[in-house]
Amino acid sequence: MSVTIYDIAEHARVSIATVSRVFNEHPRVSEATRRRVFRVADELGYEPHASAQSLARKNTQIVSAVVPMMTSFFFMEVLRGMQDRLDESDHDLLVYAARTLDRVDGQLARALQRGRADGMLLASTPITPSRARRLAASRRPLVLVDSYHEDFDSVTIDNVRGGADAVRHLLARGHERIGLLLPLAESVPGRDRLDGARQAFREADVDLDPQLVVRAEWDTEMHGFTRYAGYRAMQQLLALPASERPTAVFACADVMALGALRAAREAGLSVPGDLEVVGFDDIESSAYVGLTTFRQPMVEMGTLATELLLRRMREPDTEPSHTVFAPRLVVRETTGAATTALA
Amino acid sequence: MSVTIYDIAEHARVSIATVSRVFNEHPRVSEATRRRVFRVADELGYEPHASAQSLARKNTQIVSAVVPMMTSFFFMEVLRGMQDRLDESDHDLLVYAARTLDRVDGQLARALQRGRADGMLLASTPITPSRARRLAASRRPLVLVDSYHEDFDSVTIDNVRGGADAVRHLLARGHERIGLLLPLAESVPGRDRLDGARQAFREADVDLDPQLVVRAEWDTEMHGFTRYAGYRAMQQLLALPASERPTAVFACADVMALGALRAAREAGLSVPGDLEVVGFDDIESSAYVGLTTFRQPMVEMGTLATELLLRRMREPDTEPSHTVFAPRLVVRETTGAATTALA
DNA sequence: GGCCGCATTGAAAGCGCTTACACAAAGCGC
DNA sequence: GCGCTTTGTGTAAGCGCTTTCAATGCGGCC
Repeated sequence: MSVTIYDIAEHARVSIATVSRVFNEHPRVSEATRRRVFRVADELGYEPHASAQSLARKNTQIVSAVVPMMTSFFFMEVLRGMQDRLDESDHDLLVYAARTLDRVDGQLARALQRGRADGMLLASTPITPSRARRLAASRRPLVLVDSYHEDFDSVTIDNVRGGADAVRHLLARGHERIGLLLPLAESVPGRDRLDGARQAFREADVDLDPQLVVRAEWDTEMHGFTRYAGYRAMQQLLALPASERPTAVFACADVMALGALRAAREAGLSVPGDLEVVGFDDIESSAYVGLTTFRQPMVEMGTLATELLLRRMREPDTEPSHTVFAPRLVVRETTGAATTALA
Repeated sequence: MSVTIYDIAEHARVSIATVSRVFNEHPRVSEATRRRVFRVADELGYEPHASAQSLARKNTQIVSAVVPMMTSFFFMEVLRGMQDRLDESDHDLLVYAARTLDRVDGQLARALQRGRADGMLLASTPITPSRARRLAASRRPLVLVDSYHEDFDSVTIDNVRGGADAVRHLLARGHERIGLLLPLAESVPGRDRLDGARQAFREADVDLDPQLVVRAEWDTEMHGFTRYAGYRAMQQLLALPASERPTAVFACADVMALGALRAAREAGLSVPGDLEVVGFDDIESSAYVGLTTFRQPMVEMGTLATELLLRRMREPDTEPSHTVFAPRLVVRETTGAATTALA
């Protein structure tokens, strides 16, 4: 019922091969028939059939993205970057969003189905040995975003450095009792940021009071990356005797920092007067509430990852590349900056 | 190089037809061969080729979603709802995100390509006559989310009622000088909310001072649905002589309300002391800043729209259905509620 | 023993497109 | 005018799967 190249061929009195050539911009088609075919195609309202093209060409012009939606803002921005790049090169984007981390494997399996997508972007997913094996076995072009494995292209952010810089920033502002709000130990970025923080403490020869390190054991299916987790973790710190409380806090994610701010506010503390706070990510709300944080160039990460993927699709046998972005400190009110303008 | 049913057929000493039957759970296959085929398929690591299946079956098991990313939170939530429903029924989701409204038509065209998706979800996109024609001509199952057209299934929210309720809420709190922060006139939800607001004023026999109605002429490519637009619009209201200023404001979207709050804060006004504010949407930040607003059941809208789409894909010739959700008022601090708990 | 009906399987024709190969016609230099 | 390349087009063989139709073999029945 819908128009095929056969219909066009018939009306334009050429073979289907010629029709196909016209649409594929094959050089050896006479101007006259080109015109005729286009005109007929137009009249008939022809549109190529994507699946048929895929089957014949052995590629789909589709890229899939597997993304745990833990921090929706991060996800959105990365996605936006991907779309931007994909739009330019006529690829479509198949999204496999996993609500929680344990659903990632299911989505991964679907994304890996043969003949669905030509390449895959995998975001914020720890690459366990078993996943690595599965991914490698699929022999499908793949780029990791916000996670790392030596065998695959990756685009990440320097979390160790971010963690260290966060603590350095607070130390420089005169704090010694610095609280750390951490996600679950499973979180690789969380671990790295903690490592960085530890390193900064050592450098400065400041002791890190274990009491001040709180792991968010709430909302575990999100690895603790939620407001509520940050809120509860902060409450735990605020429950300490006044003299032992932190004077500043580094939260491993902005969502947690927002929860922490809330807890502080409810406890009657003024920020930055009584407590200074640093987050990580620079999500949308952060500028709004004046949270000092580390900016992750999310859109760029998405764009670059896509760029790398497209390249790898062209040249599958190059060595994996690893790009590491530096998180950029954005100082705002929660660590004493004057009110910043709303861009 | 990759495994096909031919390989399995050969190893299992059956015909490809039988292999296909086994995978499609055809009833008339002997238990013995079923087992054998599965075993061989397992050993060889067979996975069906999606494009080939699509071509032969004349369907793709793919649904596409065209979404302007204007309010990323809204988008995310709707998407989440869609994914949830799609996961259950083994469909994949192709996302065409448009950065700005004028890019929607391009994405629409791509989404409509024959053989790409079996159905389409179209969010937050005004259905102009020309779009309606194009969509109808494509004869593709389609459900609108957050926009309306009589010819297509739709899932929307009652914006007129929301606008009215917002104003009623403020009137009930004793305000008479109520400011209205509107997006561009092109925005259909914006128009509807304004209509509702007008209606509420009439009912209460209160005159609406035209000075207090501000259309956000900033960030026009987002129809004014941004913080900055709300911020500037609010500044405009605050520039009025003190006696003529509003004592309360209804912003047509939470993002605008947030900008407005910011402007108020910078002007030294306390909220809700000097100014009360009502938004619309209930985005993530709203609970955090204590913004009174109207909740849109975004996830449910996504889920329901998908449900309707799947139904329409099964039964294409039923009458279009139109579901209208009621926006639910959530009273928070910006209109005087006590501090609410962080859920 | 012959016939029927059923369960199981295979052969083959698509689905709509791309592309290798073949071939005719046209252009070129000599 | 000859062989040569170049240009334009058609034929047909896939791509990997589904599905119709027909064939086979089997037990059961009279």
